[in-house]
Amino acid sequence: MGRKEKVEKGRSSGRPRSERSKAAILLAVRELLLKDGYANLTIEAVAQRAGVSKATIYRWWKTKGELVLEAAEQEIAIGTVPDTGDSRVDIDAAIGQLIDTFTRPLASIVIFAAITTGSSDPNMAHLFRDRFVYPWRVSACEALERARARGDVLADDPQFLLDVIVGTVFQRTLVMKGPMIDGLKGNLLGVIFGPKRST
Amino acid sequence: MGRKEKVEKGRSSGRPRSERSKAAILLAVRELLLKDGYANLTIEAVAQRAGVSKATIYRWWKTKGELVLEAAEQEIAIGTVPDTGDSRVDIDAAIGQLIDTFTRPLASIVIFAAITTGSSDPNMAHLFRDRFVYPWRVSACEALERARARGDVLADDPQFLLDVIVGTVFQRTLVMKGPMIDGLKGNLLGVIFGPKRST
Amino acid sequence: MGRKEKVEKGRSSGRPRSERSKAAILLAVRELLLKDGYANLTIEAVAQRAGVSKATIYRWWKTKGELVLEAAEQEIAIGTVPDTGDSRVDIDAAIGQLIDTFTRPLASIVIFAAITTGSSDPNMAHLFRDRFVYPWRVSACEALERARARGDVLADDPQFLLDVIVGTVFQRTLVMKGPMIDGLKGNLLGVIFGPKRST
Amino acid sequence: MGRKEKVEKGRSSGRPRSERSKAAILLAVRELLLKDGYANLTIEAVAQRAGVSKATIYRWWKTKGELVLEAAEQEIAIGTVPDTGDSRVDIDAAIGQLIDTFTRPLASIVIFAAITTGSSDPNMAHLFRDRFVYPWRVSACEALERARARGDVLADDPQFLLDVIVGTVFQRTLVMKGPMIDGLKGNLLGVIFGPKRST
DNA sequence: ACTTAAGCGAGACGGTACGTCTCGTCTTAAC
DNA sequence: GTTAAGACGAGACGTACCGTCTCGCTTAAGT
Repeated sequence: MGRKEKVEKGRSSGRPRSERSKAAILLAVRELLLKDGYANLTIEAVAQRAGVSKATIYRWWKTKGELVLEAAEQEIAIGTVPDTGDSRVDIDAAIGQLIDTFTRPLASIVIFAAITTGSSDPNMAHLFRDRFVYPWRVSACEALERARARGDVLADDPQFLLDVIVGTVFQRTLVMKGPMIDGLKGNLLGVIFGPKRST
Repeated sequence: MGRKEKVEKGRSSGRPRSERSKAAILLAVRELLLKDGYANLTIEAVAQRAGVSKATIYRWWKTKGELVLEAAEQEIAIGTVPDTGDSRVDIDAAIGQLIDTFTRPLASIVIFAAITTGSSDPNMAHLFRDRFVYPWRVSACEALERARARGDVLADDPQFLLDVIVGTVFQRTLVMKGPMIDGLKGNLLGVIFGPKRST
Repeated sequence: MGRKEKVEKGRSSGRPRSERSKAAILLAVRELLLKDGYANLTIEAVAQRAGVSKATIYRWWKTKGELVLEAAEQEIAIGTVPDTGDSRVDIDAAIGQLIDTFTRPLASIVIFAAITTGSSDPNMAHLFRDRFVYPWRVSACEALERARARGDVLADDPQFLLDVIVGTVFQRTLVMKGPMIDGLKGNLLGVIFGPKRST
Repeated sequence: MGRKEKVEKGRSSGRPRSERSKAAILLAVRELLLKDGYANLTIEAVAQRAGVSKATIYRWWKTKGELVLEAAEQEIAIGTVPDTGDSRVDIDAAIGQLIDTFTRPLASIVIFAAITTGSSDPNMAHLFRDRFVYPWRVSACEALERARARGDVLADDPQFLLDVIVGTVFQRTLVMKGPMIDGLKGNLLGVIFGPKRST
């Protein structure tokens, strides 16, 4: 009696992937990242905390990098730079997005890891670049290009300006970890557009 | 006359440290760093390649970080920023030193490691900061302060400008690894001093 | 109805222990014991010869002593003393078991180790006593008690006679290693029962 | 003519061996043996406790065994069996010497080690046999031979009886460590000479 | 008194094995 | 046919002693 209706998905028969496990794994990753940082995160610990076997993790994620990126996906999301017609407003928004993202606790850990494991884990670096960096970078580059076309910026090379922005924010927020991020956006705008003039 | 001049060092007698071993170890570290990178460097491999026992390494260096920093000491050395009286010349030199150091193969590996293991190996980070970063940073800061006093720079905060310089160079040379470092110094100078004026 | 009968063991599912590894380890132990003796037996060598990781050995055996005792279990097995009704036959059998076991190549090595590591590895000594010594000793003691009750033996204390038997056999076979074991049993019987009388 | 005969040894002049060091080393060995046992005795610890360098130890003693035997020399000394004309008195003395020596704290440790390291440190075993075992054994053997000649003993083979005595005492005092050594001598005499008869 | 040569402490050295750890894969039975 | 459990081979970790080797100082016998 009461035969269960059975599989509704197109996937072949078999037991379907457990959404419970997936959620538990990604949650465990987030918790452990915040607790111990990326370098001290072990698959073993994730499995244990999620009540899951290591094999299950390895089946769905090839590397620690992939796993971490997926776990922090929403925290890292940065969006794209708007096109308001006002260069300063656009770039202001871009820098704001950057600072905002870089200072979220979880995101900062993951972004730092993604940037700095470039040599040892190229896979993670690529994934990070393709999914998070390039989209924003492209739109930021366009914004800078528009600004250049209007003659608003002091330097001609948008890629260079992008590196100035990203590099400076990275340095301030993730390397030096100074708390003085207050003036950062203003200072950066000043360096890019020249000193603010009253309109 | 017969005055015996005694040992001045605090260390007692004992067999003196083998310079051969020390040199072999540091050389092995350098070779392995260039071959496999910092993350894949193991003490075991260093010992084997240097023809040395692990205990000898652990006797003289407490952590992998210390060992690596000493092995790359000369490659990392960056000196201090000159004081020529011309702000642009001073900062030009500072940026040159930075780019020069960051693009040496061995130095780039070690510096990258020193910066990025900050969270997992605080010891190495501190050592790196104290021995290599701060001295240069202090003199660079003075140079920027002198420039500010002369009204040469567009921003008032030397610490901010320092982060712009270091962050941008770091981003370009170690993160993006683009080969387009040609205009980097000029662009940075432009961003700091404003567009170059013909005199 | 339809009661599912669950697993009765406390251990949960998981991958079962590899019998291949277990057999290879115990074999390697036996070979190395015969080749190098107990003192020169290293876990490292066992692992290598068995094609097994050290962790696998440590997972199942806490000490070298446990491992060796299990590897030689069958060689050491000595059984119990029979009860034929004839004291002399019983004790003859007991001494025969002892000599037989003490002169097997592998058993002699392991027994010697078990006895002599008593101070440095109490664990092994206890294990050895509980699993091999006491059962035999109890039955031998009963045999001697029966003999005493019949007035067949010259001394009243079975424990003392047991030590005479074991001590003498140990001394002859393992300490002096003399080949003159021929008369040993007869001599011991003579000492215990008095000179043989022709019936 | 006036040549001073002096040095009889082949060794040339030089600084003579330090008696202070020698005494300190042997004392340290004794203390550490009592504290940690033979197996846990390390040359390193002896050197440290004696305030002596390891090289000094290795210069005068080739193996741990030699060192330990010399350190315990006086404790181990057992003398020889007397010849009183009364077999029972002689053997009684012999057994008494044995039990007495085997139950001294330091001697028991060293003798146990000497007997049981036979396989792994043949050097120590030989030394022990030559210096301590054989002399006593020879005189005990003679005593048993005299007893046999007088028809006092139940077994003909003195070597066998020796193994009975030594084996039983070893078993009782060092292996079983039972405190019931009281009747040991009497029991042994009973087994060798037959039940005591009132004369 | 001076020379000389071995003894000495200190302790660094190349080795070997220890017992622990984490990795990523593999193997079952359960569902 | 995915899951949890967990055993597995691999191999680095940092530690402990081994027995040998430099050092530079000390110490007495022989000049």
